[in-house]
Amino acid sequence: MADGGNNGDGAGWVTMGEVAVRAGVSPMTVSRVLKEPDRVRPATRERVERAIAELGYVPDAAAGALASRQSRLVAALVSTLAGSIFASTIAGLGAALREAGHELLLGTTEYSSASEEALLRAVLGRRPDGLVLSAGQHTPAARRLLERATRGLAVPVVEIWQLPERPVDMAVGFSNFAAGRAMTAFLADLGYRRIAFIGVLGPDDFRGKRRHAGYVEVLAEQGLGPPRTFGSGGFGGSAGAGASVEEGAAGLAAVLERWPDCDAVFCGSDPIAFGAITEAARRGIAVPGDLAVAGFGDFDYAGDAGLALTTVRIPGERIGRETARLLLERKAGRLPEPVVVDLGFELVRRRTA
Amino acid sequence: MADGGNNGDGAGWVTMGEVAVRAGVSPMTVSRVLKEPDRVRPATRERVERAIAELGYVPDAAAGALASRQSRLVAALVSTLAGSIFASTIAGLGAALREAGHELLLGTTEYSSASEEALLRAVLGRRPDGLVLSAGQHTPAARRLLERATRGLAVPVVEIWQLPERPVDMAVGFSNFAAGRAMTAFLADLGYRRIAFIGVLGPDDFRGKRRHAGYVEVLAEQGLGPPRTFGSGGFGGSAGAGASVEEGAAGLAAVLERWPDCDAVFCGSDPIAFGAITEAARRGIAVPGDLAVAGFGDFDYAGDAGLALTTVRIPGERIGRETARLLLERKAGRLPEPVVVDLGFELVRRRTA
DNA sequence: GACCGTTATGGTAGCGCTAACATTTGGCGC
DNA sequence: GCGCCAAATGTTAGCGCTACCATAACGGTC
Repeated sequence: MADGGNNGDGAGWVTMGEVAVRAGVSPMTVSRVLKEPDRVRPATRERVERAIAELGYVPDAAAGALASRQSRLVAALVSTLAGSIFASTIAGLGAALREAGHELLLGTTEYSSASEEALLRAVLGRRPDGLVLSAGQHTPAARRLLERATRGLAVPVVEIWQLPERPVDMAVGFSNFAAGRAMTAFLADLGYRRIAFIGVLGPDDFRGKRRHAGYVEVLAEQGLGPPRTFGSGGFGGSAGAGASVEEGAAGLAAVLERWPDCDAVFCGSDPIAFGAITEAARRGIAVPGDLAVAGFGDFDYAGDAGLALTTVRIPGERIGRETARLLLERKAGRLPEPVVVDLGFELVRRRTA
Repeated sequence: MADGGNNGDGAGWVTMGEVAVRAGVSPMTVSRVLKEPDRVRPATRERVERAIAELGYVPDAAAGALASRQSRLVAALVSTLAGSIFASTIAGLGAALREAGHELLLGTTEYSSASEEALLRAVLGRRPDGLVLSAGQHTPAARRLLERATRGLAVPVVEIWQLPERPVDMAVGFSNFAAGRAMTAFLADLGYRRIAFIGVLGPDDFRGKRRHAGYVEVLAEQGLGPPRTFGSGGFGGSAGAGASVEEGAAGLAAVLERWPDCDAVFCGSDPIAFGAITEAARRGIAVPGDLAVAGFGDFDYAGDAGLALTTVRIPGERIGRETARLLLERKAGRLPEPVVVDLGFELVRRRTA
């Protein structure tokens, strides 16, 4: 048998071969101790485990991936980490994945759809065992890459934070439309009659538009007059929160100028609601006395000790964990069918409406 | 020449061999087109590029890593993504890395130091070309792994958001001590004399403790009496922001009970300041009229349209980009020495102090 | 003790790529 | 045209691991 690897140069990682030599077994047995311990006799296993510990051996995942044809890597592509919209989902996804021996490869597009293809190529180069997508839109080139990965090859894809009518593969999220409806109906039930909507309704924000559509529908159903919508065309609902706060303040100003009789505002996101509340305070408008404000997302600062914002809570972390579960199930060969999981949402009434 | 790879099964990725066959060159030439295009004659290069495009070839990074012994992966281990403390740093790091053809592998410990070793093992298994660490503390086992990776092997490490006296390798951040001093001195200059501190001073929060130390020192220097510190022992300064807000509210209540004459509060983080301001509002205490409040971090909601919080701004994204630069420089063989980069901070005066 | 069916272990080959060297090609001076 | 040097391309040999199959060891049966 060879010497087990890179002796001498001192700067290399310990290899499985070296562990094998030390334990007096073949590399194959070391591999089995790592992956199927039950198939190795306890005495042998202990010897190998001791060698692993003594040498500080850490298996090379790239080599393992090459040989086994599975990377144990799941790539998540989100528009941004800022604003903590996806942060809990990513955290849940990562934790659940790690428990199952997989790793999370994170890519953020930061709204540059030009770089989306580059990101996707880079990520596909790692041959991920699964793909998690938050964006709805893709460039044609990116779309083609995705197609190839999903159809021709067997890379499972999960779209999150929405329930597309025609999912690429699987989806975990909630109905933004239903959530928009629910909050609007809730405000109406509370007796508010002149409900405005402030949101970001730019071309990228598929989700925000769905929420707005829900708002519009309830207004029509309940005869609450035409929509009073202020929508900027900026970045998606997950835009840098700072920008959203500005928009909320500016949005409320615009709304009050155009419809001074408003008694409630439904904001497309919590940061927007925060900006609106700040602007209201600046103008001496009492919330909820003169004006009710509702948000969307139940972000970190919305709680009772802070804003006390009435909002819609999204089970962000559960979306992450469920996504991981789906991916793992699919990989294990169970769950051959595409699935769409609706995790719902929750109305949280606090003090602003 | 062989057939170039996995013909027939239809479910595999295109390999370099297949591209080579299509372009009528050897695999090596394809490899060169990808990595050193200048060393390939333009005519040949174009042929290869066309073949790549037609086949939708995406190189297998794991195989490349194995052969070249560089993974082009940088692992970042942060305590959490929540609260958006590190979000901008991670975003900047990821963007800068991607521009240089590297990828970001993200690991969050979520405060479970028990799982820290597992995380580190998983991450080291990918043979990262660099390691970015946000935490100060490590378990003994994790520390040993780190040692081995850093010393024996040549994995560069960058510690961020602080300037350790004895860095493991490199560091990019700012002096939390100096920042604590600066804000306290700033409040003193403004005429506040009875300045309290609310923060999380648990065992993990090295950074928060440094800020507090700066506060204490300025108080002593300027004869402002003994520190009026309320410190909970909870999670680190980057804990879930929701929890921090609660702490800020509870903290202010505790401070006012013990030292009713306070005229200013320096909060160890912006979420804490937010909670404190909310609590002040609840009690009818005018900010900054009756009580000045300062935060730390300049988080997304601190701006003028929102809280208008006086705070300390940390160049989060620049920390990320600078970290990437250091890692890449080191990898390129330049920059053989350990470096500590102080990116400083900035006092932002808004309306709460 | 020869037989068998397990169960435990080892040998061989190769995953897709690239470093290092070998070879070919092309351009140019004389 | 020949020789020569550089540039362009090809060949060989693994990187560290795991799938697959072969062999060896074991424990019981008659």
